[in-house]
Amino acid sequence: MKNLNQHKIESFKTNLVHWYEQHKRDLPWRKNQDPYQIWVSEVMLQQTRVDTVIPYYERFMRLFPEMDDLAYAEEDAILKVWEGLGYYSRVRNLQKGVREVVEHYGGQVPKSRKEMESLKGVGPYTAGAILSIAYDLPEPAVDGNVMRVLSRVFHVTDDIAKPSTRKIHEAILYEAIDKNNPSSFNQGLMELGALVCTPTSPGCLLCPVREQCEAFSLGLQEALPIKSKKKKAKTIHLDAFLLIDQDKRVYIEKRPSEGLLAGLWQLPMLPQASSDDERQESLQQAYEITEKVHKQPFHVKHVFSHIIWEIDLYIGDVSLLTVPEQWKAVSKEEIEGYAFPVSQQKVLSYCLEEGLI
DNA sequence: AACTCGGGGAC
DNA sequence: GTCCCAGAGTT
Repeated sequence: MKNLNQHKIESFKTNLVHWYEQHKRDLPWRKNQDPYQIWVSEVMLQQTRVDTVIPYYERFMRLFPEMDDLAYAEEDAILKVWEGLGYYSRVRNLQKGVREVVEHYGGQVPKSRKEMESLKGVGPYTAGAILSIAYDLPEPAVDGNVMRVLSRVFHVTDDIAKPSTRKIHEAILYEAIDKNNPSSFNQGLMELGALVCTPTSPGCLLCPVREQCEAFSLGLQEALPIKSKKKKAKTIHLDAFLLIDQDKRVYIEKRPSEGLLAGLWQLPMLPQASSDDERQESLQQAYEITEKVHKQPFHVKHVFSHIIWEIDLYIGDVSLLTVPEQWKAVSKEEIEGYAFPVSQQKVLSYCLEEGLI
């Protein structure tokens, strides 16, 4: 454990909390201390920027204003609200966690770290965030912002990409957290990381804790935190099929309940074929489709964190004897009722603009 | 500890 | 192009 200067810690927490109270942004989840509202915001904010979250948060709270409204909502409904936000298991886990609170905690979000972390989708960060922001409990909430700020202020040189490094920062915070105002202290750390102590070009001249910052005194603010690189994404080539039935309806397919984009809808897709014959063979093999499909002058490249999809588009009129499991024929107007990942929104937008549907 | 799981904005 | 974002679950 790093030996921390107690005088420096006192100045640090005082300066940080004062700065936060003066500079905090007016965000929709900062209107009260309702633990459910804090919970929803914290899950949405996982790996997601504030500006992206705001419209999703407001729509979500209109549809599910209380835990009882979310606990037993249809999966298609919660995925539709989350459509385009990414990491879709977050909303499924949020619902499971909320249902757990409704059924086993009498609707009261628990006040211990152990109980919080037992809830689906609530890990060390989110547990600390809810406990400190909703209940003013002195629990650390270590996210990427916090590790960047602490790495600089306390000259921590451990690789923040390593899972074990989070515990080092938590240990610092158990000493440094302002027990008189855990909420403002934790949110102040994150707000500082978002607005001043940024990854590149940190605004040290505007920083309220510049005097306490070891990195600044050493001129290392741009060199910290230490973070190892992650490996690059692999490319997967896919053929997507706009299949139209006798009633001018389009077949869409529900993805499996686990894995990438679980439970979302898409046009039927197969691994890219190397020839027209091979493609027709695959269509017959997978779906018993014998009609010819025709290539469209459209291609989309969609980048995930760890995968890149390159999608070609084919169109065909079909009359199916048996409709595959997980398929549904929908009219042009019905499409918007289903949750599609962004990659499919790109494909469908083209189909609609070109009048193919 | 390493991998999976989305999408977008800043540079 | 690269990085990273109010991370968690699985293996």
